[in-house]
Amino acid sequence: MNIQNTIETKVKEGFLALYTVEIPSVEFQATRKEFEGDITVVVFPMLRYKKGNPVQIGEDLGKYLVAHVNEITNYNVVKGFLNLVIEDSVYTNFFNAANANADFGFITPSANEKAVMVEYSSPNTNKPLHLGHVRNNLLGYSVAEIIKASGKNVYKTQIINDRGIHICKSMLAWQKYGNGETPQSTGLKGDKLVGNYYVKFDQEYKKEIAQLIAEGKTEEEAKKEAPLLIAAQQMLLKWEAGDATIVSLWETMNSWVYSGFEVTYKNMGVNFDTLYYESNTYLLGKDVVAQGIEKGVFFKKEDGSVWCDLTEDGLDEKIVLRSDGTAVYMTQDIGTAIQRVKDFPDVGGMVYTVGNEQDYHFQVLFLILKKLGFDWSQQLHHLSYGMVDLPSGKMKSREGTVVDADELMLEMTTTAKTISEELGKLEGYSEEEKNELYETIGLGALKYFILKVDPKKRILFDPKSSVDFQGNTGPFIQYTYARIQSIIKKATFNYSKAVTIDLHEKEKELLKQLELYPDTIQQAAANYSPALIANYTYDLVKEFNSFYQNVSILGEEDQDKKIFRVQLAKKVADTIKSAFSLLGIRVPERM
RNA sequence: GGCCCUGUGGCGCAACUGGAUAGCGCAUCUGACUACGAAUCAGAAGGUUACAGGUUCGAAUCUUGUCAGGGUCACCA
Repeated sequence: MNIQNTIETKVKEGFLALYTVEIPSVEFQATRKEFEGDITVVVFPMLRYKKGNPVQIGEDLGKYLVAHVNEITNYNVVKGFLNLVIEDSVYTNFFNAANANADFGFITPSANEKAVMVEYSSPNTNKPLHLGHVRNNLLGYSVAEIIKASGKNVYKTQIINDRGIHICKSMLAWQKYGNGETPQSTGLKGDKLVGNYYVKFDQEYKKEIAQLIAEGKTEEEAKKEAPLLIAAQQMLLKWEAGDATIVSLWETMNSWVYSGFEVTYKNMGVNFDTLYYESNTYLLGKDVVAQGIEKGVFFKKEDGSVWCDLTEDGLDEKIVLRSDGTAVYMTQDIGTAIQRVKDFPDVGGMVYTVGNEQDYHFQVLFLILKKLGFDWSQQLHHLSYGMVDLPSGKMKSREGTVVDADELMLEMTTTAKTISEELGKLEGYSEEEKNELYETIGLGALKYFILKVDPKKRILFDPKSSVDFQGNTGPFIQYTYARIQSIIKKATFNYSKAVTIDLHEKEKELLKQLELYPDTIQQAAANYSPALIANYTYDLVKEFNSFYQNVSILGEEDQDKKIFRVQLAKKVADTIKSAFSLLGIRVPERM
């Protein structure tokens, strides 16, 4: 039983004893640093149950608690805040328990716990990944790891958008202008090569439009009638009909893209447990729609199209099947969700990592699934995140105004290298070790930069003013980790025994921060927010650095204190490593 | 226009979900390496939380309205 629960029970008990009034709950907060004390009971909410002067009530409760709870050694009241001083042993006991637990903060899922499927990335296979995908991937991966740590089984997945008119555009352009180029013949990454043809299509298409307009067509007519577009549409029809040469071309070009993506994912450090391809799922959902009509969830219009009436829920009518009987995006998403639960029967909920421009889509999707009566529909969450904008505005693949994911990661690594070489602390490291380190630091900076921001907020990314390596950054936290490793290497005596000591003020503060870790993971999981983990880690590191500056570890003469401090430093390092693993950030032994 | 998201020192972010005098980092100014690693630490300066009402012991947080920025309202995905 932790101290807060003990106090809660005793406060209720004391309240009853003092005023013969029951209170349902007690509100706590950490005592602010300018006051004496460790835990604060907020008196104000109690006034609802017992009118009176909050300061007086605080005094009464304070006396009662000191008398009835051994661990409370003193108290003071400021306005309506009752500050309680907690005995050191409470904190050293906590530490000894936490220190014995290698998975401190993590909860292992129980066998019958429902799993969560986290979808992220889900790129189109006609162009390379860019900065927007980077935010998506980092968020999705991290949230998956956090949910896992919070005590649930997780499947990471993505739905690969491998078919459709945009894919045909790249294919067509390659056919017409490619001269048989391959990744091997050009030395280009496959996704880059295919992306070039997507751009090429757009350029040629625009020329055709201009030509048609010069011949007297309106812009709208020209856009619809351009031969290239018509050819692409025909190609899509052939693909759907299973035309052998088209399908073969499609397979070839997609395989180029996949091998390119694989490299990018590997560098980014993300992974997936299972994959879904749109070419396999785009026909799903049609039979569900038929069943939905019978259930009265959907209705058919005169032209044969099928709709869902959501006006009673404050939304519009939404189409779920075209008049020609073909599926739309929504149909497919309904079918895919159902398919996933069939494939993985232990899945009890899903998280969709998709940009906020699709907020409405997911609102509708979840509502339809609810109307169809799936119990897991209550456990669906759209992890919606803000766009990443450049100073020049939105990124547009076709116009080449994107920040490429591979290039960005490379730049970050190069910057890390430059800084490291200036500082020159890596004597004895091999080239290979150095390069790995630069990557750890560079990507750490990038990932932390993106993940520390609340997902809902948009990010303005200026490639010119590079990502920081000082202050509230990934490298700052990595540096603290490396520094602790250096201490541990020098601590050549046996420091394994559990000790109980009188705590230095800085030690106590650090222990309080450490104690917050398990709850922070739960909060981050409940809120789908890696930012909470990032901010927690930063606070922990700041607290440690302050401790480090004020208290000598290896120079301490009292043997038990010295042991405790080494253990404490090591536990902080382990927690940094653990928290950063939830963000997908590695941690260096030296830097 | 309807609906949704965002607005916090010059810039980038926090605020334990309604609690104390709104914290932190960049940038600016002062100090600290013959010290366990200065990618660090200690300090100064910088705010009417976009604006105006409301709810209550108490509001950056909830509510109404206004303003600004973004998104979305396809038989596209």
